[in-house]
Amino acid sequence: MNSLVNSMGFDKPESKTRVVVAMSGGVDSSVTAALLHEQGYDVVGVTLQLYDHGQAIDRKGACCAGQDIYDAKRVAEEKGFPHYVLNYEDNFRQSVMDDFADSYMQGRTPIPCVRCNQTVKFRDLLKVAHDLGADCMATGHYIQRVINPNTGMVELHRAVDHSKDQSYFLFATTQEQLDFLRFPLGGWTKDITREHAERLGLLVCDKPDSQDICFVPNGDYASIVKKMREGAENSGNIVHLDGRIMGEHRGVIHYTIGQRKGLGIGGGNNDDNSPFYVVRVDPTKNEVIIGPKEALARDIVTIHDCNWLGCGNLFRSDTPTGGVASETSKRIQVKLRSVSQAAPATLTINADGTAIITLDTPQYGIAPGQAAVCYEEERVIGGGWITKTQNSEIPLAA
RNA sequence: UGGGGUGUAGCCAAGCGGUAAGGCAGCGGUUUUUGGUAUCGCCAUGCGCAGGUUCGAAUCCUGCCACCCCAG
Repeated sequence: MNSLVNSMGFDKPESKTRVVVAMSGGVDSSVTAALLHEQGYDVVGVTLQLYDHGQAIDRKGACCAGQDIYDAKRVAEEKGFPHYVLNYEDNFRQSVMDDFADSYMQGRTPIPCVRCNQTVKFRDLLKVAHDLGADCMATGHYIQRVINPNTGMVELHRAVDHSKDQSYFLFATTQEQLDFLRFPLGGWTKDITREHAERLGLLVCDKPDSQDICFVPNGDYASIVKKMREGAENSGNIVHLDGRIMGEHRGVIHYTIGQRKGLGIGGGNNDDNSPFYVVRVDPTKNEVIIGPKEALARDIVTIHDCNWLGCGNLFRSDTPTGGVASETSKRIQVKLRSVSQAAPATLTINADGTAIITLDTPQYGIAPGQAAVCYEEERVIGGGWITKTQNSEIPLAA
């Protein structure tokens, strides 16, 4: 190890190392920026204005609008490093909000946070960082960038604090982006971050953790989709798998696979009064299909738009002559939702860029539009967007 | 109109003389940088209505009402 290499991995003094920090106005990114500045780096804070000021001004725990932009700016001013606010409203609307609305209209369940990381933050903001002459860009994400001592390759690993780990939201980070990114908080717990926020005297140290979708007030995502898309609340039938019409829904955007609450269907509709769950959403027929919990069990998941971190070649044993990638399988752990244990599975990457994940044991409520993120122990090896789920026991079921 | 059956929360439903189970739905909290799941809590001074018997009635008796089924 070269003793001259600084904590960002550069063979030069901190003061000569320019780090652009993506600042949301929250505790984590504020600590990241202030800490790097304290360590002597040439810190430049950048905050993106992502959506309308007015509607978000009183929201606590949001990011990137109104008060949060002001908070980020004040942290930078107090610490004495430059800070820029970039208006990305159009960009954000195109890359994140449109996809969000379209997904719900098509009966899928989007993850805007991943889209945002994938586009606005790690594609567009990263370019800005390059343009500003930065050596790297740092964020306040709880995730680790690890250099493999054997291969020398940069890897993405889960945060030390699994309860705060954000790897699920960052699976689409490319190898190229990862080379340029830094995540100083990945080895910490939230408590440590807050201690540093207090020690550094940051005014944001008591801000609550963000939750919910940042551009959706009060958790009412449907109201946003309704504003953005005609016919979002066209009512239709709630239909049981056996064909019975069980009720009326308020627009398919209100429902997601695996959902139990909000169906409004009372007792007496089956033998044991067990609850109903959304099994499928059919936007063309404008129907929400429901059934018992068992009908949700799925163990085969198809994903597309995959991103594989540095180990795509591990699966591709290209034939010496044809050069066509053949299918090979690999044991992995997979997360099909942000809050859940990674489950054992087998991953098969296809030549066409899709992949199949076969779970050892079925899971309930896997929804198209969500992400499947694959791990090898602590390492994030990538993932993709869920397009289709099946049950190997019932091959013909949708 | 005869004969039979049933009336307990928004829905399904237990209870069979001792002071109203459970489930579904709903509402609220927890969890959570997506949605959902999960989990915890709340949810009938009252059992179709009116009398009666009893120390005590959703439970027994009487009358009335409503709905369902079978006859016509």
